[in-house]
Amino acid sequence: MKYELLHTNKNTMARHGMVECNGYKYKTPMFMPVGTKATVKTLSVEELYDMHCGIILANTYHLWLRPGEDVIAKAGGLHKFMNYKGLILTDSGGFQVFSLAKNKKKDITDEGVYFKSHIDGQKLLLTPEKSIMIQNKLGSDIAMSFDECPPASASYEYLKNSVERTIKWAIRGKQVHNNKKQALFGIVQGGAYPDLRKYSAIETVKIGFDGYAIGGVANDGESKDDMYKAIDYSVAYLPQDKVRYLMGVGDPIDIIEGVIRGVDIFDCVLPTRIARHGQCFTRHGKINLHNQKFKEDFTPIEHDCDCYTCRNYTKSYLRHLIMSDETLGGRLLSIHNIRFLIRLTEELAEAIDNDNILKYRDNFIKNYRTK
RNA sequence: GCGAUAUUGGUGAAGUGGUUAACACGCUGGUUUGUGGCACCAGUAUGCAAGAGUUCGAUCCUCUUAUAUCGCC
Repeated sequence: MKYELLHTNKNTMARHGMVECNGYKYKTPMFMPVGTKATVKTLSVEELYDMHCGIILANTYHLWLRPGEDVIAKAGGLHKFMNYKGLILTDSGGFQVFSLAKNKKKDITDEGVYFKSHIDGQKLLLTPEKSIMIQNKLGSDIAMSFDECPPASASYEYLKNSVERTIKWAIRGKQVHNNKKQALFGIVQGGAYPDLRKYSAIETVKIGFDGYAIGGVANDGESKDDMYKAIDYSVAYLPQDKVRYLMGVGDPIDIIEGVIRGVDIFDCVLPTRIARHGQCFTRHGKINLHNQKFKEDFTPIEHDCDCYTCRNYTKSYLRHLIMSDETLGGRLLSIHNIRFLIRLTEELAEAIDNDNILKYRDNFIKNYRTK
């Protein structure tokens, strides 16, 4: 994987670049919808192409359990299996350790993580080596190191140990990584603590990866301020010539703030999740199509949006689908929401080229109601 | 025409002679940030068919009326 810097912004860390991977080129900043189980929920790949989606995220933990990495390897790899021709990044399963830990007991050791399968309850062990070997077999374009993703409420002591462990796991994962066509990213942790982020970033860069992710962010009601700090403290120690990926973010304003701080790639479940719950992004803030005021609103979500949904359907009809619990509703809203975020990244690239990203941000926030 | 039984919010319905009428669905808002999710949170009947009576007090007891269902001439 190669990263080429096309333009940097004078007053900020923002950068517009080009990622080249397996003959595929994509301009950054970019937004990556989440397709956990080898599908972006409810959407076909044609719909993804139509919204200029060049990269998606799939999940190692879920595909390991079902259908199993060997099935996907036999199918000829994840791309052939799901018929997607863009880039695919696989998350390592590290986040699942965090989300599984919320309710059930987990057992995190230096070796790896023990937990019970959510499908049949059997006890499983996921290790850094195993995660990477599974990802090698899945054949994604980008594999992620297996990390520990602690909650925002974790103490300094806990985070410190967690950072150490994640670094050791990153080394072990890299040692077994043997898929030449697959890039491998390391992950910076450390919560909102400057010294931990610095240490985590420096040590992870020493190991040497094709790109670097900032993890452990936007969890558990972490404040915006802490999140932005975590990004700043991490990015400061990451190399200019490698891609930076902010994991799990998300919200339009967070994406803008992330880009200003030097982030290139984002992923988030928000556009698809809120879509299935009847909500969508607009330039004036998020709207809820459950709201009665849209009952007889025969205009598109946004008249100047170029997505398939806005070109063809009214809010009244979309509200009807949502109120009737029809799956087409969530699907059409997913199309709009993903396109909304991708278009946002396209505009950010343009704003960087024009050296006016701060003005772009201020203008966006002025129009975007968060309440 | 006579008799029996019923009548609780938008819907299906619990319930008791005594402070705020259960629950579910619906509806109205809100939440959601590397998806174990058609999830979670909140609000939603000053009133129990109408009127009168008994009682310190009635949705719950009595009477009348209305409506509905089922029987019988």
